[in-house]
Amino acid sequence: MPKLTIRDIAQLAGLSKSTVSLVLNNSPKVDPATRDRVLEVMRSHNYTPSTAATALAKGRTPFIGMIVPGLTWHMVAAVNWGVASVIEQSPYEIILYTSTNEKDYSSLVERIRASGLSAGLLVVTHDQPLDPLEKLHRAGLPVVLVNTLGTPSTLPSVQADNYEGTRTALRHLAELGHTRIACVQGLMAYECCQERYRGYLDGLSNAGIEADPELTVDGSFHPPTIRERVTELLARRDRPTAIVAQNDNTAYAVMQAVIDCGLRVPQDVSVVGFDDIASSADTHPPLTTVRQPFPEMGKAAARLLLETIDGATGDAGPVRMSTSLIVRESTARAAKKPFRKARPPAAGPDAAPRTWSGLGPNVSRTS
Amino acid sequence: MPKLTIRDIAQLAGLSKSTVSLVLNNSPKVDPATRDRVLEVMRSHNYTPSTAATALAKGRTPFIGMIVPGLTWHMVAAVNWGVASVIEQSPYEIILYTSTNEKDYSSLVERIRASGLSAGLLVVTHDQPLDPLEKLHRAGLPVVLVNTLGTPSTLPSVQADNYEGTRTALRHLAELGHTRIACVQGLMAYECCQERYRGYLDGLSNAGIEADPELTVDGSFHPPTIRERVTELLARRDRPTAIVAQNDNTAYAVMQAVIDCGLRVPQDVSVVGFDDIASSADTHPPLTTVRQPFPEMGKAAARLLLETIDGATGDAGPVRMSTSLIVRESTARAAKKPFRKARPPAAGPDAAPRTWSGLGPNVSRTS
DNA sequence: CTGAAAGCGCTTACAG
DNA sequence: CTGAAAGCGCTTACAG
Repeated sequence: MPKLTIRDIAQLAGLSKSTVSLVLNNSPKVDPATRDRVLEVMRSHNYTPSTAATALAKGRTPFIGMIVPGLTWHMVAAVNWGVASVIEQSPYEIILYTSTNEKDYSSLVERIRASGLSAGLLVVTHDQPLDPLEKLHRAGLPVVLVNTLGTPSTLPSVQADNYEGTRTALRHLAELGHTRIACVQGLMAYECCQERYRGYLDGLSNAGIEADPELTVDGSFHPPTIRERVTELLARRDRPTAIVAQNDNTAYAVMQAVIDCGLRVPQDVSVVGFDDIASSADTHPPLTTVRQPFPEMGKAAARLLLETIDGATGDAGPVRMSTSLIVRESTARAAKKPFRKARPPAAGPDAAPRTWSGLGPNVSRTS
Repeated sequence: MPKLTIRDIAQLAGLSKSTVSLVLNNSPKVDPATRDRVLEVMRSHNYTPSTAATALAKGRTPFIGMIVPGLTWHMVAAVNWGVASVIEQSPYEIILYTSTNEKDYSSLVERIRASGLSAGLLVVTHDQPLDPLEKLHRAGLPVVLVNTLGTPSTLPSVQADNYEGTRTALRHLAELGHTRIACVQGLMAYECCQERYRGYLDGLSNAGIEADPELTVDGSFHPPTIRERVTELLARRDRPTAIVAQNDNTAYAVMQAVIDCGLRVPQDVSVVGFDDIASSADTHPPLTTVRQPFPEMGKAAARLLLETIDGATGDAGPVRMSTSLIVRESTARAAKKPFRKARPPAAGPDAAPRTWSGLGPNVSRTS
């Protein structure tokens, strides 16, 4: 059976195409009785108007483009979940663009522009340059960023409140009696890391703790480096009793290093992460961390984009989403002195029972 | 500046729309010189034909739909990477549908059908019922499954060779001298788990090892259960020297349990996973596992779909993709007796230095 | 090899 | 409140 057209419906209802179209666009000019009749005919014949024809006639498309990085991130999935839940309530569908590498990035953006397929663009940022997007936006295509790295940009964007998040984590540690609190920095080229670091510094000072420069180390989000730095920190006589990491994966490496030094989390050293990716609930011990509200960030970005497409203006700077501190078991009251002695991490695979974590979702259904 | 139309190009080139259209569809009937001129005009004016108009006139759409589960899976990202790399070479774009819960599933499929937007459908399966898709397929819409759970279906699908993958893992263990090899089953309702189990059994028998029913335990992909079962296994006098798990996340729980019993991986017990998700390269010790070629599965599925859309027929049953055994450090030669004694896992957070893993990608760039 | 004409399925003034 | 007509930007026989 060939797909029904508006002409078929008109015929079946004994009306003109015009009227059917008015019903389709629920114009108030149509007689209610007529409208109901048309609606009934459509329903009973399972009619759906052709998207292509509608798009052509109306001169606008029912798609929003979404660019996601071609990587394996909890974040992308979580953001997408939020985006999808908003867009599925709208008349739009999502066209998925995966940016597999930075080189192709501007040609991807160009392709999107040229196709004219998208009424707006949602971009989950990565490391890529933002100027192609800014040009596009200036040319009139609404663009909204889910800006997890906090890359400075004039584009409307949604991002977590990195500063406040970290400050809250510091308050938590201070309340637990910690005064020697170290920070393992991520990549300070990223704005989000700078913000988190400012949150660390101000969190210390709010608690009346003087920052000790020796307790700030650069981990560059690189586990081996982090393990080294943390081992050095723990070898100090005035070693820290708490360590904040700039993301969860980093916090895992910190915990690893603590254990490798023969110390315990959280009895000897408390550890705090940032992100709250799925696995952090299942580590041993479960990680205390600052949750980025990824699904909500996706929702907010999608809503913002839809509003912009519908003609809203206000470029009121980035939308800051509140984080929340998820207190689990990697933080505890600061240990009393004297300290349990740290021992240098064992070398070689045979040196000691290797440590291990039960990381992973509680039920992992695949495969 | 308003978007250029085919009429503008025709005018600029001093030709009719018809000819320009023929160039667009690279008809051989056009004079080469003419064609080049038209192409040049298009290029210099940055012309791209309207997708909507083309779709309407041609009566077919340039989209393929992709349904992904709304979950946080390494798998989805990896499959998508493969799909994207194939589709971006084709004239199609991907419309992303996220199935957030099973209840809405058939209405989602119905929405896709009704919209008529997709020329074909790629489905990353989850737990959902497959009949709505089968109906759709019978109604003429090409559908291809990336069937990670191995759910039986008449639909064309791509899936890993679960049987052979596990058999290979068993050969690896046998070669290392293991004869007491346990299997922690996942959810046996899934075909993929049954296949893997058959691979385990046949792998044993190929190595001349008689299967000991006591060494098969049900873990249901549930870490707490798994830790319990493994602890019981290790308490046996004739405990296994190797354990195969039916996926990586499960293997993590197995390793956790081994360590908690005071034993070492791999010196006392070798552990093998299945999947090779990203984190498995960074566990301590790195996990030996059977890799599912997710990106390749995505590519194969995308290619299969494109071929089907282009009129290929052959429903030759599921495409089986070869797995590969990734040997890392969680497997080693079987220990000589006498065994190191297992001790029951310590209870309570203070009982012993808690174990930990450095899980996570080596560089974790977010955030 | 190129052009004029009709058509894809819808929308939108414009009449009535 | 409803209908006839023109148009959205392309394609596709059909002439020539």
